[in-house]
Amino acid sequence: MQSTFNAINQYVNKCAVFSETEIQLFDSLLQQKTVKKKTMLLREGEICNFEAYILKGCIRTFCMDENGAEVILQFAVEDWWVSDIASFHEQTPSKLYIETLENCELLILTHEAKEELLAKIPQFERVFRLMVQRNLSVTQNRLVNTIAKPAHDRYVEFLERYPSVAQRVAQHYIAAYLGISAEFLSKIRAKMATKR
Amino acid sequence: MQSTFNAINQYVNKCAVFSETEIQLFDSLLQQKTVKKKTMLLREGEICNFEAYILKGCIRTFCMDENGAEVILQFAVEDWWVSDIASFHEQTPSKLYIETLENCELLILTHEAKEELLAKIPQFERVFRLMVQRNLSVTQNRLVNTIAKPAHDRYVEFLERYPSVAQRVAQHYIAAYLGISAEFLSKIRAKMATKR
DNA sequence: CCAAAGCATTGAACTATGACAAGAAATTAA
DNA sequence: TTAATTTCTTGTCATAGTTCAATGCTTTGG
Repeated sequence: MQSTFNAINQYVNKCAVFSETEIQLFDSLLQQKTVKKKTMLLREGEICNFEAYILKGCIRTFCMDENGAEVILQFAVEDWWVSDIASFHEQTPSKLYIETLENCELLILTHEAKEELLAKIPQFERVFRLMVQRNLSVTQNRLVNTIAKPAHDRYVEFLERYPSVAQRVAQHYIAAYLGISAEFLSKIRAKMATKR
Repeated sequence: MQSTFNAINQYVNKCAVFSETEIQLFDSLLQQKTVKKKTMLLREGEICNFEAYILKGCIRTFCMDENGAEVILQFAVEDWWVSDIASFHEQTPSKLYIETLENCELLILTHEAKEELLAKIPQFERVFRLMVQRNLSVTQNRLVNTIAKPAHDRYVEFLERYPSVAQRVAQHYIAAYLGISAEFLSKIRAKMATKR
């Protein structure tokens, strides 16, 4: 019956240990939500009022520069969280867009719900700190790769690290994630295909 | 008398509210340390056992790719923290180097001290979460700039955002931070000088 | 099942940046 | 102060990646 929450409960239990009752409170603060493909959950300028845990589906977070070029910050799939943490916490206008790439099943934690949670069970701070820390590690690693490695290598690494994502999302999105043009990614792939 | 701790106490009090006693416990867990210029505080492969708050001086964090090229992740000056968070928390071998660029006065928080602190005063979780969050915002922003903006623009933005750092550290370090060669930075500067 | 829209591929011309080499300037140490 | 070392500059040539335009391929929705 509680199958909806199984995954997320396991997720938080990996970060810290919580009692049955604490987990129940946590679950009660989440709202389940079904969202259609290609829906914008957040646009630049809006204030982000959610952290979303993905039960099913795929989401991208991106931002747009002056010229309208999109840079993808994250692909999120099952068992990941998406949000604009800066906007969410400071309750300031976001610089990001968050868009579903597939039909999604989400568990939503609003700002108020999170505050209630942390007030009642301060140990949950740890769960969220770990989330942010992991995110930082990944982002730092990506920054270094972007600076130090050629596009070909970054693409190969992406394929190894996120094989499932690579098959679910369109190539031009992957290009926008790697920081190269869609055309150039296509050429990289062509070369890889002939070489072996 | 407690002037050494003034700055850092203000720092944490901006993140959350703490009582006099709590702050005293916090201070008692810090160790002051004086370090010479050009000292490696951490090398790749070592386990990072500290988070250091800078009272005085300047430090760089960097990593090295296969070819020996250095990518600078952070310049830290007064009122900043440095550490390899991943290595520190998981107690795993670091991928980073941390090196003083000037003679430094530091306040060191060891792993054990931090655990004691968090066990006794869980609200401190918040302080560290905020630190990590800020770091994430800055890193995301840098990633996007690196991908979407030409070197010239990144350099100008760096000068605006960190004017003091720009004057304290050698140019080839700034180049390694921006992700360009030292020679190319020099050419950018030459062009900027003639244009106005 | 077809039309329309979106997506991927390819080639040609262009551009930002890198690599190397050599010399000038600045800092450091003795 | 001088020598030694490190840092910065400038030029030439090489290259990874971009932009644009044309073409064919999928996917989607009616």
